[in-house]
Amino acid sequence: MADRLAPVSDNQPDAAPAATAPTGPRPRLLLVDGHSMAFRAFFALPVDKFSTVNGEPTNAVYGFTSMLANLLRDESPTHVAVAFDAGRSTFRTEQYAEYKGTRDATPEPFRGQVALIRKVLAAMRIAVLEKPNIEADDILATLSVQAQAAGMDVLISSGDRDMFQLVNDQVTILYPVRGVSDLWRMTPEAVTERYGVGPERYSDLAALVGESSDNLPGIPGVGPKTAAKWITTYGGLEGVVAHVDRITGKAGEALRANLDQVLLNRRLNRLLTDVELPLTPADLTVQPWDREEMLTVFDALEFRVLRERMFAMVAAEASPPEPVEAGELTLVTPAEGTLGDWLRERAGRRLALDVRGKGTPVGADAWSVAVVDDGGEATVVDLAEVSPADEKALAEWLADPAAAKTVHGAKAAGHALAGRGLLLAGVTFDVELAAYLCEPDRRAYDLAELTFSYLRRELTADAGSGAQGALDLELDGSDDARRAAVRAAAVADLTDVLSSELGKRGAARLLTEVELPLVDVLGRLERTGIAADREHLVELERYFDGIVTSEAADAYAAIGREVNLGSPKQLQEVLFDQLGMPKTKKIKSGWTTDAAALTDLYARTEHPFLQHLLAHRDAIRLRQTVEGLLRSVADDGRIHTTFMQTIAATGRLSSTDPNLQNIPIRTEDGRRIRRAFVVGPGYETLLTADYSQIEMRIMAHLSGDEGLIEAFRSGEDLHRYVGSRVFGVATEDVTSEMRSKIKAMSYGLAYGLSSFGLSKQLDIAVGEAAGLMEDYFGRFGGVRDYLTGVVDEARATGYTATILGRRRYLPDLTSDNRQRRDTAERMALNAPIQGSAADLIKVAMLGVDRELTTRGLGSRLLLQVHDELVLEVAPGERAEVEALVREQMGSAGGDLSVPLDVSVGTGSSWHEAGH
DNA sequence: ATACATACGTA
DNA sequence: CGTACGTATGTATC
Repeated sequence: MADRLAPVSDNQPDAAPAATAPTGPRPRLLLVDGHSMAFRAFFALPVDKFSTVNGEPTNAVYGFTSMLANLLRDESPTHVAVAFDAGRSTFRTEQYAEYKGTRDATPEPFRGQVALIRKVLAAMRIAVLEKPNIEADDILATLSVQAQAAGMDVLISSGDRDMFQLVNDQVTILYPVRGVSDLWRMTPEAVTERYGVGPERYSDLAALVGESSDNLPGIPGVGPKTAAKWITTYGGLEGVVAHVDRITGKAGEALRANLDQVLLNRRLNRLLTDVELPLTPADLTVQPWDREEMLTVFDALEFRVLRERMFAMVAAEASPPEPVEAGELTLVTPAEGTLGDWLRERAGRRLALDVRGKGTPVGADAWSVAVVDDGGEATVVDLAEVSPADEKALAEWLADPAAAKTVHGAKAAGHALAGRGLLLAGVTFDVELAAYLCEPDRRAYDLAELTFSYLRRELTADAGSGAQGALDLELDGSDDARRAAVRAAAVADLTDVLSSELGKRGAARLLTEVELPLVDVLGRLERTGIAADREHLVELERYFDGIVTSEAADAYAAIGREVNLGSPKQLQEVLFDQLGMPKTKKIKSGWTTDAAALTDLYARTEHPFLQHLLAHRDAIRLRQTVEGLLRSVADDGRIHTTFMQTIAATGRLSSTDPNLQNIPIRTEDGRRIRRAFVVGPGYETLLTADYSQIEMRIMAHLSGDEGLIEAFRSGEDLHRYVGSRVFGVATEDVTSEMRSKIKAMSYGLAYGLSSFGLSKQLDIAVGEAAGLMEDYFGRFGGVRDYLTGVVDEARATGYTATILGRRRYLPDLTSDNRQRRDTAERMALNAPIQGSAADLIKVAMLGVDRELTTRGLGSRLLLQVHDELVLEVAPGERAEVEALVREQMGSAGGDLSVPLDVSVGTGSSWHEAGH
């Protein structure tokens, strides 16, 4: 292993450590290829949807401006410029008349839009460059080189692949893949991964393969794979040319026949980097917009929504995060047998970890472990080659709860290590969880994303070197090691930033006392899995399959033909064209065929097709669920879900692969699936424990409404109690109809239900629903005060908070788009309630797990389904486990103003244990 | 191959 | 015009 892990700093002896670089944010230059991006936008957006009332097309302007706004927001450049081509003739067409000759004439609706884009750019005070006879690419290439020399990072947005030759550690191309909203970050690694050669060789590859959009033919029969192989074998195009006679086969012949074209291609695709320009990168600083002009231009373009979005964006740009430069990173390889010493020398310091491997509950494996200390000294252990002595030292350190570690994704890391028989303990920070607590509405928390948004640098950037030359891109062991070390270093830097961020948001304890300890519990629970009765599942599959077949046949018979019953489009044809049924609710593709609509149609038409269609849908869905479960049964006869801890913005867990939080329960056939989840061998029974009306109890507590609190303290049926107060009758006179109305309303309130929604759900007049709500709030005024207060407070502070201080930020509460604002208000109503319930059951899980462990019990947690826990009880432990589960779940809220009722059931299957 | 829309299961 | 999720299928688009 020793020679595989080359020290990073020794590789770049002349690289200036960032620590000595001038302080302050590292400048970032954003360069945009104007024509290229405008053209992409033009084809991405329908022109008929984007025109002014006068019929002037604006789709390219809209798409381009929107893309640019997103780039300014997401990339926070300090400098920016847009380059345009000036005319069609260039020095390239002079050399090769057919250059770009296949391009069709500019589409008519595109003409004129470039002038509009220039107006927008002028209002945004963004520099525009162009030069006769020179393409935009060459201008951007020149600026890119100058900017690098000035120590800037460069981002280039262009749909021209020729630009890939410019990519290096300082230069990233943002290449549009579909439309203009989806941009690939073409870093050196991305280019290499995609084309098999690094960016410095990309133009060689393009010369061999050709570029159809430039009308540059390649070698017939030679694709990127062959070209990459040649380039790697002979060291670039020069080498290929030098050895042209050595290349055998058809491809070799073709190469020799087309050599002139290849060399011409190479001359033409080489970008100029010495174009004389009136401006230098330093002149391109981002300027504040000309607000007046922006309003005028956007007004003329009739971009109302985009205008609001962009101005809102500027308002939100109050404090962009400070870049955190990568410090010097030294990759060391302790002599064999001395890893333990290296780790012991760092005792008492928190070290950052990166584990490469497969971090799943089943089939886990770890390949390498990178460790970096707070001084930037790193070591990477290749687990396939580590010596027994070093592995032992590593295992002891990993398992030592007193050896503090910070990671990204502790649960996956723990799984991966467990796959090698290694135990991970002592994790005192997890940057993924920390980022989730800071920004629970984010959709991605991968290390590259977090590095970019919190450290303002690229994860791929070579750590420990400011500017340097060509990067070693060979995929050998030392490069893998370096990457792992860079990841660990990013974790270390993120830990610093996120710790302070967490502190500012009052979420530090939530991390250390809830989410981090929960990682351990969830990891064990996922590895344990829940036993499945495979035969029962197979039998169910047959059973549901029979129903699917017969219901389909009956459905076809009812309409006299066979259609795809799973195609909403074909169903619409049958229902509304063939059978002429009344139209249902509108959806994007026409009219809905969902179950509610079909049931309604059946009540009106009694057409047997609808009955069979509904029965078919049910059966096909249940069959699908069963088949999914069958596929998920692992070799140990158990199903191992993965609980996602950073998905739900409210703080809930989610379950995937398979989702065990949406196993059917409402219908009899559905419940049969629950019978397939059984107690495993060696255990006595399954036990389920769930909170009753947890969300209403939380609403009672948070609102402090005396009436609602009393309802729970009285021990009476909640909806009956509330119904008696709302309708002014004795509890025993509350009819089941009254009770169900109250139940719907109570739960609806926690979701931001409107009187309109309530009227629809209960099938009553809007006025009646509004009256019902009035009566409700008349008796439970504290609830109304609480709900309005929650929204008001969230609007003022920007966030809601749960009992444990878990925040959800809702900037849309102040949006001037009503739809968005209303949605945000409903989220604000629901988040503290759903989120507090999530807090409570997490605390309960920790308590249950702790008690099981400290009492030395063999019973174990298997599942969490939001307000329910499922456990597997070891022989003889039933009573004790039930008692401790009740105790831990009941006390999870601390001193809430209402009791937390827990109901418990046991049985040999999940169905039997349920209640 | 990939993303979006529809439909529907749970709390 | 009720929140939070995950999955499967069909369909359109590259």
